[in-house]
Amino acid sequence: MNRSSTPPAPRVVPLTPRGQRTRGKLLRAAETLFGEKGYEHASIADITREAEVALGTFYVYFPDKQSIFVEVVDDLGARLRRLIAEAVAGCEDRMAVEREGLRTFFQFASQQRHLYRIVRQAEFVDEACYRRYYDRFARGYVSGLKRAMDAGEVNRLDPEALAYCLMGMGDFLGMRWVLWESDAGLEHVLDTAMAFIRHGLDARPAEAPTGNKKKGSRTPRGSRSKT
Amino acid sequence: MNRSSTPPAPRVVPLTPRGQRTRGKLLRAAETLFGEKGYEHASIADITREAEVALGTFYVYFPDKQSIFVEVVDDLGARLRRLIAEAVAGCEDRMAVEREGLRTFFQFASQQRHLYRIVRQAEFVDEACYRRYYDRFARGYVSGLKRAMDAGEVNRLDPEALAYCLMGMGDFLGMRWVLWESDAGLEHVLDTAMAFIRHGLDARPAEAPTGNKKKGSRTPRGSRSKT
Amino acid sequence: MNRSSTPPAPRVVPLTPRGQRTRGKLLRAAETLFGEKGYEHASIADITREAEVALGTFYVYFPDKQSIFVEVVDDLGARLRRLIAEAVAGCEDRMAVEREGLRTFFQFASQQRHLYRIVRQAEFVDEACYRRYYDRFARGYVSGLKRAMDAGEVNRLDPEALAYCLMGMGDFLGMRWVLWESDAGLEHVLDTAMAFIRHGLDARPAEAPTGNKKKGSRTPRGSRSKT
Amino acid sequence: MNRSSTPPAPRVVPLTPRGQRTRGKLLRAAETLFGEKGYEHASIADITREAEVALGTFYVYFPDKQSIFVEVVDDLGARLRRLIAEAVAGCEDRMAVEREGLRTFFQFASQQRHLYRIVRQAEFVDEACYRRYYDRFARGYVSGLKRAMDAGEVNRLDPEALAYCLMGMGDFLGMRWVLWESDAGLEHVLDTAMAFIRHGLDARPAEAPTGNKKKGSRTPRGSRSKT
DNA sequence: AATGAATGAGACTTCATTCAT
DNA sequence: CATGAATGAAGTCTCATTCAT
Repeated sequence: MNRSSTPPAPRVVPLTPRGQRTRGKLLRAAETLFGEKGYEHASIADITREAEVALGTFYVYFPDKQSIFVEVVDDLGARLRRLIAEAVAGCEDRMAVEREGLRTFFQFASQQRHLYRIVRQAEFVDEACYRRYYDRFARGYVSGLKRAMDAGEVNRLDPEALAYCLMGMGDFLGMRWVLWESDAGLEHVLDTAMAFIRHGLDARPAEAPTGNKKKGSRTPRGSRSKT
Repeated sequence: MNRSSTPPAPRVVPLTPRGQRTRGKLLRAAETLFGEKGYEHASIADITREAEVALGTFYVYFPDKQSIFVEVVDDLGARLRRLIAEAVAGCEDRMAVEREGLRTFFQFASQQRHLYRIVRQAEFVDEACYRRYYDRFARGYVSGLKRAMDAGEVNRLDPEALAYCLMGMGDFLGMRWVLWESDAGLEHVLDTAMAFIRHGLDARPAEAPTGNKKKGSRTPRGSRSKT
Repeated sequence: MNRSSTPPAPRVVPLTPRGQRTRGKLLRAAETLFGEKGYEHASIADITREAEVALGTFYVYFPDKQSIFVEVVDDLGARLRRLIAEAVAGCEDRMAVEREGLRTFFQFASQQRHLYRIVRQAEFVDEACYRRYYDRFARGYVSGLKRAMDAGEVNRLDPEALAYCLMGMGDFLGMRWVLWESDAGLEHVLDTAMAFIRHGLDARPAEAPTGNKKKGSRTPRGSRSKT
Repeated sequence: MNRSSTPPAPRVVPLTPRGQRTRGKLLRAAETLFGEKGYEHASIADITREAEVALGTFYVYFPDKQSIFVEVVDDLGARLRRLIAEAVAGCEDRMAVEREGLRTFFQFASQQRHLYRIVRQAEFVDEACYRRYYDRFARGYVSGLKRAMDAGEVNRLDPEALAYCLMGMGDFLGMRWVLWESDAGLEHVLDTAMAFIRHGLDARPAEAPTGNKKKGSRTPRGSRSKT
């Protein structure tokens, strides 16, 4: 189980337009079914039935079940990243980027409610594909954060760690308020998240419990170097 | 065909000490195997082999595979929560609680490397159990955060949203630096996380790009009310 | 499957009254469960659960599942035969015996709705027991019919063949109007059956279609139109 | 766990001639094995072995064991009804129909010695199928009897009740003299049955116990003595 | 390019029976 | 007498994959 390898996949690129169409139908059907029933419980027969092609046709386009799954996950990630990139294109500062990114992610998850089920399954089907999914998002965060740090716009901290912090937040908030609670109170949660991203818990240093709550006393900006 | 009356109803609590021991062996074996191979690929036969009992013995104690899985997940969550509770018992302020909590979680995940695989599978095996797992952690966060807010120790924001932010961060950092990278650079990541939790990205308001980086200008403490 | 032997069964006769009670509970539970779920689907565990004794206790009183089943069937037959014998004891002629016998059988089948299920299963569990069940009834019919024939009360025909005719009729009528239709219209069916038993279809000989009804003496055609 | 959509839906009607052949082989094998070992003891593996196909092939054509059983029973009933219909086609009167029908049934039961085992099992496998089996025969009886009654050929009684009387007789006689005793004395039994059908027990009314047992009154006793 | 019949390993689950206590 | 834990063979059903057409 769980072959962690993923060699670039000798994708059978069909030549005829008819083949292209069939292949596309299979991919769409697979996405639907992996989302509905999970990888293990979605059978090839389910997929071909949904795609309205014969069982054997599957193996004309994909060498095995794992391959189509990996392609579905990769596609899903690519689509989401493209959407986010477009959404944040016009943002003026990092906070706006964060907010738009989050909002776009929530929207996507809300429309493609199977997103979570599919991505999470990847961990058990093809670990490389799973890591790749998050790595690619992280890369986007890292470059964006670095730019913002260089611009003195945000605190200078390890950008990759921050990337995983931000992804984790988004992931869990989406799980809780999009997937589980179907968007109720989502805007308020977004505000909370933005406040948190902007200032964290804004806690006073524990080592100075003298009560002097004056803002001035707060950790001086410069101290954050370290990274 | 005619199935009207009582379901088999396996012994949930064994009556004899011998039974208790066997049941425990099965639970431990199941945890190991669900962690190693995942729910779908760990067979009952695998579990009984690992537990060194006969195949049929499984069904003396559990009605089916799902049941033992749910019990494993609930146990795992309970153990982790107890560990964390003990670890943060002596902490003086919220930041210390966060740091100790995170550290304890990373430690646990590092020792029980199957933690992630098991909990993530829960989503596909028994969704209620999966939600329960996070809900219980969230509840702990919420009560702790409320207390800290009341003490004026941290920013007042929606505590449940914060709970999911903090859990998501911990979860993703652990996945990246404990699970994937085996603890390398973990301390540094912990520091970053703590800095983020304390001050977020510490971003200047976008609407005041005047460049005056003096601390004083930062969002005044009181403003955070909102929630 | 279906061992057709049935050596007199070395019935374990328990000595203590307590044992008697336990054995009786098991027999009653077995009858209930064989009736409800059928022989194959009623497990020993079901039976002991119903009897409120431990699983192992079963094997104190019965060597195996088949044995208790055979005893249940034999008991059931004996009870029914005793009831019928009592019911027809006061009957003055054979027709009255037939009517009372049928009525008693229908009553019993209506109260012990599992009767059919149990007896029919016997064919597949222990054929000897199955045949014995009908043979014993047949013996009663045969001796009664012979007596009636000797008394010139009924037509002289092969009594064993008649016995199976009469049993078959009773069995099928009971199946149709007691088991399937729960006693609705049962009295009317009983009347029809009695008319059939008394005169059959009352058909004219085919070989004399000349219309000359000289036997005319016989029960006039129109007279019994009840239906 | 997540089982929401389409059930597998096996090919009920195979699309290719090859499939037709395989399906037929399975049906024939199933009939043989259900007859030999009974429903519960005939395994799918037994059936596919007999049919000389792989185990999995079974599930290409039937969703489960019960389905093929029901089809076997329905087929068996249809074949028998067709045979009887053909056999009685040329009969001139109702008595001839009864005799030919019985004879044909005995012949069929003698050749297909598994008939009883299969039909009786149906009660436990699929009750609807069991009832259907007898209902369809009953329907034939009913329409035939009605016609004969209208023609003044036989006594007018409730035809459905008569149908079950006649079926029960045939069934039990066949069980006793075809199944258990393998046709010995069958002709004689047929004669007895016909005499019974024609005149029943030919009993004098009980309400006329005047003691005058002289034949003189009703149908002359001696006339039909054959036994 | 497309089809669908065929395969068989392997999964989960049941249950009559044994046995130590 | 009574208990209940333990056993393992056997059964039903699933499904990824192959292959002849």
